[in-house]
Amino acid sequence: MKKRTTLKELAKELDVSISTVSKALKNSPEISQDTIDKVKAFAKLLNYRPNNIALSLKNKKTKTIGIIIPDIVHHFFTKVIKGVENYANAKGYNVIVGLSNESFSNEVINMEMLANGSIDGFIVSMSRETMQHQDYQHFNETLNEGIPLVMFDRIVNEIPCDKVAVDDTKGAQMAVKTLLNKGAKKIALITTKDYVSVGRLRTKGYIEALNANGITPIPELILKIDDDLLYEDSLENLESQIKMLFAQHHDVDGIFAVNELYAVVAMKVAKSLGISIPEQLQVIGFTDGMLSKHASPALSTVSQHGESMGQKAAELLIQRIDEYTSEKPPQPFNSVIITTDLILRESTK
Amino acid sequence: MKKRTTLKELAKELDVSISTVSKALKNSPEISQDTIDKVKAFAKLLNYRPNNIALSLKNKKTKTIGIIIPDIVHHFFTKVIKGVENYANAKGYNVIVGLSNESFSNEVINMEMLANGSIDGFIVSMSRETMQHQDYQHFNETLNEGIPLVMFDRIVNEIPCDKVAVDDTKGAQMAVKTLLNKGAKKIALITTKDYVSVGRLRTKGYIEALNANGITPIPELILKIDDDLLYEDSLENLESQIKMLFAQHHDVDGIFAVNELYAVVAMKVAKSLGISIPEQLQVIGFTDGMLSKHASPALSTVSQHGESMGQKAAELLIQRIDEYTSEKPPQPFNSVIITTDLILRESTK
DNA sequence: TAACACTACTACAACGTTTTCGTGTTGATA
DNA sequence: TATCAACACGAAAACGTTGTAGTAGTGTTA
Repeated sequence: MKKRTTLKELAKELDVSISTVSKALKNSPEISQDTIDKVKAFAKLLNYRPNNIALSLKNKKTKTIGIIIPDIVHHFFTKVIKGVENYANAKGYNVIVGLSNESFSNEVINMEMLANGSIDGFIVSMSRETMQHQDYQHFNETLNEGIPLVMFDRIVNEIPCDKVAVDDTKGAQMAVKTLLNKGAKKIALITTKDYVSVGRLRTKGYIEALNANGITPIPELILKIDDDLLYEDSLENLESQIKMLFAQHHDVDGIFAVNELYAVVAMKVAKSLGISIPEQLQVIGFTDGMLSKHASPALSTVSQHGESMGQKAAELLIQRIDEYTSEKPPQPFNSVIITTDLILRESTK
Repeated sequence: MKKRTTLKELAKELDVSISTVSKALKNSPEISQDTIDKVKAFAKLLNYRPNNIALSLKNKKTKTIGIIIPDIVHHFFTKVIKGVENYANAKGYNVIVGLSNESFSNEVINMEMLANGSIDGFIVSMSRETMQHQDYQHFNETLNEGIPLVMFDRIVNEIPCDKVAVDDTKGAQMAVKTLLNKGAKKIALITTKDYVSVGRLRTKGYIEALNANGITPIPELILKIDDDLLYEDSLENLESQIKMLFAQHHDVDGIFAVNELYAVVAMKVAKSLGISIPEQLQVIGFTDGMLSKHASPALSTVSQHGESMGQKAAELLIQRIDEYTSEKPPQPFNSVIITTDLILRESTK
């Protein structure tokens, strides 16, 4: 088990000073070509590579960014991470991932663990609990300590930072409008509770699209699901609510769901009730993940371009990091909207 | 934009030495209760928190582990990360994620970026290219530098390190045996090219199960898919191959696929051909992801328990890190097998 | 030959900690 | 009243770098 080679060791072996070694490796004009060659050869031989930690300490920057997300077993977040990684790596940054598991305290703990100098900046999507509590102190503290922060997807106005969001409202509008254009008369909505910002915004889009077409939204057609523990359990609850919806309103001929899982479950229930898709019922979801692509019928959905979001978030963050360290005058915060696309597949006519 | 508070600043303000501050914060008996109280109060006031980087440099450990995976937009790997995170966080470690995108050079670059002292150890699942090239030099170099390494899922004997694997062969055997028990007579296999270790092992299980039941495997029933760019394109290729299979062998009544996507696509093709599942055709996949759960019919599948794998990998790695730093006698390498479970759903009788 | 400019190096501080080894006061003991 | 613990604290080295500020030794110039 070899130890890592250091400048000191190289210096001792070559009988020169540490500074000389350091400079030689950097092709400093102060050092003779002779010594440069010798040092480099020896460094290669011993497989020398500079210690990153020492550099971080000296330069006061770690070339690492932290991304805090509510859940990693989730297609959208995974796409975002990919976008962040790609951009960050290209810029020489590493990415350290923290999972809040939708819990406020985990989010705080994770951020504190990283804010001790381990990272140069954060990219964050809030946990559900944080949205409920509306407690954003940890974000503001982080910002006060001079650590830049970029929020994405689950965003809130109270925090003065760069933001990358999806045009949730417009995306939803477009989906519902498309449903209407394709002949749907009575469109139900499956959404989340209102404290989930994206759910609220998509709900808004649904309502606006209906209003714009002279239709008054019917509260009974709006299912607000409490998605605690959604991804493992509580699907039965969702199913039974959808069943009730169909029972009470046989003439529902369109469904817009704020995520792909809700949409797929809705299709499943409909099929079990003998309702044919898209003939009798058209469905559009949100998020273009595995489920949408491979459901049968394949789901028409609103694509959020998660990878672009991640990329943009990383770009904003690194820009901000550069600004902080170069003592440039502070720029106003950006709010970037990533536009959605409607992907039509088999669940619509 | 405040700067981070350091011991030096606290010391100056309180008019004591840096050592005193450091010791006071650690409740050293050398320091009077009076000073301890004063220092702590002031530290709290200025929101002092020790600089992790400085600690890392001093302690020669970063409390960070690196996980290198081929792809993050993938349910299984995502589960593994979750398992790693959970265990690692509980032990005070952070997790830094590197994506190889199935590329050899990316894998090498990523590992080199992190091996410069940024992490205490690696958890790795090889890229497809690495498996093809069979070039494991970067792993061996890492090990030689004294950085522990745990491999999972995509494993190879040539590398002397701890390993966490799935009992691919047994899992496949069990799946095929179950298909046979449930009345299937002619079972096809959809697998990967042989250089993908897990594909090869699962294929082995398929063949063994058939042999054990006195059935001679028919090469034509084994589809070896080249999954370059699988997750975005080249699905048509897969579909057409499956179509051809059905065309040439109308009496195929069982399919075992080495991942859930292949299985779901197979079901889709079958349905389009009017083949009813599970009556005429029974299907079992591998990996219990979103697709399996929400396909229709819901897919029977072999669950790999990705989260347990991640947890175990993290456990082995941290154990090894402790061993390295405590100068204990080296323990032999572990090879842990995580047993699979067969989850029966609607795609089998 | 004294002043000067290069050349090719070395010493040292600094980044923020921890920890070992002092050291100056006390108060008690012989 | 010397001696000696005990107490409470400080100085300095170390982790591995980088960069600034020297500094020998050489050769050129006036």
